[in-house]
Amino acid sequence: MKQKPTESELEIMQLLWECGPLTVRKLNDKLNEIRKVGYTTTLKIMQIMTEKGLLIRNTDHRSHIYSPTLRPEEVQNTVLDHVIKTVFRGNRSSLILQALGTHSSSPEELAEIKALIKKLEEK
Amino acid sequence: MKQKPTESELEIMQLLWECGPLTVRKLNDKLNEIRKVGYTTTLKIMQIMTEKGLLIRNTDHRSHIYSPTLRPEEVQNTVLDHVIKTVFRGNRSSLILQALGTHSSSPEELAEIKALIKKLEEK
DNA sequence: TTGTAATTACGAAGTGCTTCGTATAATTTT
DNA sequence: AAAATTATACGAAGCACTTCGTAATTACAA
Repeated sequence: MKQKPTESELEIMQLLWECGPLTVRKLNDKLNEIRKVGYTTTLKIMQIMTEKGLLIRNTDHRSHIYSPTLRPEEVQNTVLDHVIKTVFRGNRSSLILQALGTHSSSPEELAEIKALIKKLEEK
Repeated sequence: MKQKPTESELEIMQLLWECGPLTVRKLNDKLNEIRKVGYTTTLKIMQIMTEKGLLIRNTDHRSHIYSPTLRPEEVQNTVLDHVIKTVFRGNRSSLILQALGTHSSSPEELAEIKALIKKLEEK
């Protein structure tokens, strides 16, 4: 995964990750629960995503069934790396501190993070 | 700060944050240490940024002097919020864990983060 | 003052993404 | 089998951002 996906592409990936493989019709229905989009618009973007290798599709039947080729964490990492590089001048811990500090975190979140740090320190 | 800045806009803000207020000429010189850009390209973008309210300029003299209207943390937060919402489905701690876990962090970074967590827990 | 250099202003082309209309093909219904 | 429905494919327009050429303006120097 080199290139970070566009907003629309991300939106589609999210739905596929959540719902599993879908036809354009089904995906567009889901999408329209969130915002108004035309069917052929969704179709077009999914076709382009397929060209780019972001999706694969099963064309055995008339209605093609699309699946994402990437896992959420892969895309999340690509985006994170990009943000760290462009917005935080390459300083990853600066991003983490910002994310931690700005909003108030719940005790559960903090505990979770502490646990991970402990794990990392043990290596 | 509602709208997240474009890549070019961010690049210019970064330089202004780093160097302080600059003329288009000076900023474009700095920019060209990184990548090739034409003078009028930089000018145009800075003019648009001024229209958008991302920069202000002092026009007392012929060469206008541009300053950012936002502080780095403000823009960083805007971008972070956007990423959390679109890429991490609103789950902030998921972003933090991802940023922490994927790359190996130095002991100094971990210490820094632990210190912040302690601070947050005390409240 | 006239000419040269530097600056801003403006317009328009280029690019990538999004959006949609329409054509074509496959399937289902009557 | 004909008509209606549903799907894909394709082309083009619209939009935002980027890029640059050129004109107009200002400052400075000969």
